[in-house]
Amino acid sequence: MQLDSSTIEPVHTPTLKDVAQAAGVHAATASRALNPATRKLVNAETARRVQKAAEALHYAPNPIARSLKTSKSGTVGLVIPDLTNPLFPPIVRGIEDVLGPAGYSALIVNTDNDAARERAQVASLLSRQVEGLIVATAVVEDPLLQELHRGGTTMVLVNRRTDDLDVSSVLPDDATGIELAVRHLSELGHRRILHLAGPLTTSTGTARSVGFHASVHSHGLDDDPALVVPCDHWTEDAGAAGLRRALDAGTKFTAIVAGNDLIGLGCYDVFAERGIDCPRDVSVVGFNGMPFLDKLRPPLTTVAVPHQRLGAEAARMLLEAIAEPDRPPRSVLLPPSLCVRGSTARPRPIRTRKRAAS
Amino acid sequence: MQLDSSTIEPVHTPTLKDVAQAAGVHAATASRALNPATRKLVNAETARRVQKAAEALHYAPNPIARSLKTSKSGTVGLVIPDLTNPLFPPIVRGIEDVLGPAGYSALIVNTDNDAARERAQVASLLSRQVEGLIVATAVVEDPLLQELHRGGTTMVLVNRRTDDLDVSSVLPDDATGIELAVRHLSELGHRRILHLAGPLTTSTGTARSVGFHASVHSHGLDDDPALVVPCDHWTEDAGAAGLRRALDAGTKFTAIVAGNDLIGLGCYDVFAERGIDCPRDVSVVGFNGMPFLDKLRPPLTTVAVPHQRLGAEAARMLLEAIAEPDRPPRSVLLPPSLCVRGSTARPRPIRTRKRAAS
DNA sequence: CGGCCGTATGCAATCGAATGCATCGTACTG
DNA sequence: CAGTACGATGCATTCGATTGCATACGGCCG
Repeated sequence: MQLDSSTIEPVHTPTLKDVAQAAGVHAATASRALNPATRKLVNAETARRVQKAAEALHYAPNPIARSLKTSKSGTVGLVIPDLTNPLFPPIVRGIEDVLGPAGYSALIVNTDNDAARERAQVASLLSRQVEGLIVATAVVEDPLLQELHRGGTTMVLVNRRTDDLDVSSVLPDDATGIELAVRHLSELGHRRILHLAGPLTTSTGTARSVGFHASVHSHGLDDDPALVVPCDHWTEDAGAAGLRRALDAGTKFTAIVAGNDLIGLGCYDVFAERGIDCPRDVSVVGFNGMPFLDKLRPPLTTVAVPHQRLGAEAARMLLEAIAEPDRPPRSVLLPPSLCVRGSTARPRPIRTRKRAAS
Repeated sequence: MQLDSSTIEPVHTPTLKDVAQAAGVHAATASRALNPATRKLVNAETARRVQKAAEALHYAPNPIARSLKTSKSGTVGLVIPDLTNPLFPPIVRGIEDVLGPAGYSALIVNTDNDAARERAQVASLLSRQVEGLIVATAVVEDPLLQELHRGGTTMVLVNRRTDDLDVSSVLPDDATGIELAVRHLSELGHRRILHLAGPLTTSTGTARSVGFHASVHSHGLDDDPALVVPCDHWTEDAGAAGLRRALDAGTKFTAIVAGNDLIGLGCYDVFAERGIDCPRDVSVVGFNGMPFLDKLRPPLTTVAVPHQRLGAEAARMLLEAIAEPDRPPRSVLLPPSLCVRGSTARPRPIRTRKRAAS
């Protein structure tokens, strides 16, 4: 328990020069000895000595100095709409799990779906010398991404893509996911299914919409234009508003395929409002598989997307693109899976009468 | 629509020297002109000229070069257990909302509650020259934090604190929150309340536990040691396990105060398992106010904590500490509020018989 | 009219690591 | 044995911005 008597001096972090001095060599030699890529340039014995010295001094290279010289910052930018949307944390986790071991870190910005804010945030990332961007905010028509691409920014789109831009992307297989949902409902006996589509300004919105049409067709279900209602945002409120619109217009249906889970949750609010019993009166399927859906009233059937893998894959692709800038862009679709819970059931037989009446 | 005929050269990002040249001054002068703190050293007219030039060239200072010289990285580290825990995204949002406008960015790491991983992650943050740390993983006995503190690392604890360490912190007022919960249940008529405490290795776990005792006392409720069951983790599984233990031990109670929402959710699983009707048989109160609790079956009554404000406040304090390292540490408690929903109700009259019988 | 002062600016070193080039010594080859 | 080639290491510059110090110039006072 005796006090440490070492002098209290500011713990001068050791620099490469200190290591070199300790090992009795020049800083340049130390640098080469420590860098696996250049290690073969120095005598094995010397290299060992330098490494020993580095270890003894607890030397850690200053990434800032290194960045300045190599113009590689070891950071990538992560552009998401809003971290508090439960969709994104798993994606971020997946990204960080890949980036970390590779020696990279992620700088995260939230755009709040505001184009101006997004522009400013991206500018700030770029000024911080990120080596690439992972973008989760792409919209179908995205001038910002076009500019960045022209400017040569390395990037990968995740979760959503943009039209007319030859950039790598990692997306859920929306068409397959919707097909899973529609088939499930069709097998339960539903024939009139309402699709509360996400914003058609996003690729996921359109892809799921298109997938919905295709599936409705292939299963021979009622194909009524009134059965597709686009929502303005991927939110509960927008979902609720969309459903109210459909109900108020008198559209008849026995099941809902929601553009995503939040839109599906919005339906729950309307059910409560209007005394609709789910799944007795109406079935609902969500999309994404966000957490705690199994605790809902009723537990929400959903199309589960492997978000963490989405993020991990995007990070891997970005690292590839950084390492080999000339590699052609690549797009991968990750398969979703249907997760059946309590919000879907057979339609009430009564409904068949209504169809005759309409 | 004519093509831009400018030569296609790699967009050489303009440097300070370029700006200086354009303005006909030396780089040093340009630097001073652009920096508000040193601007008064240069002729107003010259300064204007430099600023014009900078703007014309779209000059943006290279933060890496600046960091190297000033040894300020403009980044802070954010140490959290797991971003996919819904508790943390709002905190992170709050932090970033404060950091961004101040010109700082956050580097986020996930520790998965693994001490070794945490150590490695923190080391990586430090090697990246973060100027400070916001730590959400503190435990009561935390050697890592003690080391860091001794080493002079600037930091702020958020959500949890650690014992015997004079470091700033921003916490929810756990005692008040628990008091809100207990009072609510007491007013409904509950007399035997089970507390499923979080891990007592965390300050929140103990603070809520202590608060629980105090409140039970002050309301004159049954104070049975069997009515406090600590859970190993802040998770659904641990909560479920804790409740099963209490049930299996034959402990009688009509209400549960869960250490947090996830522990509360774990109770729902056990209710389903054992055919317990909430709130008819047992009431539950959660803690934190995570999203979508209102969609549960039944909607979970909870003590809502202003997490985004927690994060924002922590970020503000960290920036202060960075700016004035000698400022004494400060701790703030943010008041939670009770959010009453469907998981709490009057106890069944039958219960009163049981009390007589016990 | 000379010295001094303050203002405005330039010069050069610095932060720490990476790297092209020069240098030195040794060993091998013809 | 001379010449060369190569392995190992040192030297010096570079990345871009910041900053202490030196310098130049103009005006003012004694």
